[in-house]
Amino acid sequence: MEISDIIEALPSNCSKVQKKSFAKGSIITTYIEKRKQICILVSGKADLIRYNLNGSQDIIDKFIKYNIFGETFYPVNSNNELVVKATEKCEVLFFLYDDVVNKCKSNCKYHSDFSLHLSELVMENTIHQNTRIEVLSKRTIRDKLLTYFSILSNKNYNKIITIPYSLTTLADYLSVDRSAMMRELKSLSDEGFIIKESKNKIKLLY
Amino acid sequence: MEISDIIEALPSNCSKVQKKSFAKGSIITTYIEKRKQICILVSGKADLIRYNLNGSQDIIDKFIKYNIFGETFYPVNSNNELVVKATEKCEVLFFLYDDVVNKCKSNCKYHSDFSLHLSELVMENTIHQNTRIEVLSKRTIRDKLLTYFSILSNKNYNKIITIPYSLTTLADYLSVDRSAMMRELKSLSDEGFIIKESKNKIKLLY
DNA sequence: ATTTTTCTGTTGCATTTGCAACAATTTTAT
DNA sequence: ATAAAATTGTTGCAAATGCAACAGAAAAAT
Repeated sequence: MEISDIIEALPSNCSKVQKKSFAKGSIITTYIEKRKQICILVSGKADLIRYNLNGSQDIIDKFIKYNIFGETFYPVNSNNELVVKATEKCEVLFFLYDDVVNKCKSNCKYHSDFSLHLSELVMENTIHQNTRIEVLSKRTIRDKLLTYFSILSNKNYNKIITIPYSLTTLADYLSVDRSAMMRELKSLSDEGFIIKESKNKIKLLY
Repeated sequence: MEISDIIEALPSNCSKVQKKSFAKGSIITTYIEKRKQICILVSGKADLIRYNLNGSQDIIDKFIKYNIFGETFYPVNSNNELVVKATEKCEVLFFLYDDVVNKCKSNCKYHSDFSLHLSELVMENTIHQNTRIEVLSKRTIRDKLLTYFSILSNKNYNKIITIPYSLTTLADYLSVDRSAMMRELKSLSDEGFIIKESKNKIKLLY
């Protein structure tokens, strides 16, 4: 049984799990300390946004199909509010960690498959996070770019990579100033490390 | 049943899980693509080290009691070798993801408890990673320090925090130059944001 | 008890980065 | 079809950062 089958099999199978739809721009959930909510994006795209006390906001994560999110995965932090916002039309599964892992155990047929696949989703999420950490832990913009490009290239066994974001969003993902990143991208091109094939297609020469 | 109970209950309960001991300085495991090994540190401390092709090495993660690691959680990356090295005497549980999640299901009593708690460990690991991402995604050393300190402070409900590393290691964790970090620590102190109570005890005034 | 190693603290200097600002292009909405 | 919004591309300049190097303190090993 595939993850997609489990997820597409509607929560009608399990009373503890709810499915809801969201229009673009609407708030999917707010992270509330200790509630231990878990959400799975069934379709669409969403951003995890941090609203700081001074009014500024950062996009700290981006979610796509079958990504998992919720306060269960986040450190305690009363200094700022974490909110997930639909960047396009979304469908989302909601449940509480404790309901799925402890209680529903015997009653619900759907359940045991579900919790198995839950750990699979969480592990995939972990890989995604480790990728980000690997990139962010590089000290220069150049190294961040090269590391990110290498990971994309290795994943697809292809020296020509397609950046899945806009360059503006990529700068956010790498946590660097966009103009500084553009400058570095130009240097990499000038020095013969990469060739820009189109707006977000790049050929690696290293 | 607590995680610690499950882990301390030796793998004698489950033929798929092995427990081994390691002396300080020895190699616990090397990340091998597609094997999907999972390791749990039962006691001791260990570092995840990346050996780059040019010969340099980075400490990219630090593991303590009940931390979970292994290639299962890492992105494909043929450009460098990932190795886990004991920084002190260690005991480690080893198993393969597929053995635990798919196969051993019916035969082994120990197993169902174990896989439940596995997801708990993975989730704790996720929180740990998100903490690191939150810190690394800050653009200045000052913001990295303040964010890291806030998270420590919130976790312990205390304005006086104890950095669990040496300052050298903290600089690694934050992925910044150590001397630049020291300089910033001094500025924070001079400007009245923090008071250094002792070598790694800091009182937050913000 | 003494040596060796690791860690802390500091500084000058070159380089990198972020910031601000703007025009040109592309995409999206009406 | 046109207006509005978002993205790309670029630059000067100030500020932050990394690098190198060194001395003193503390911790670990012998």
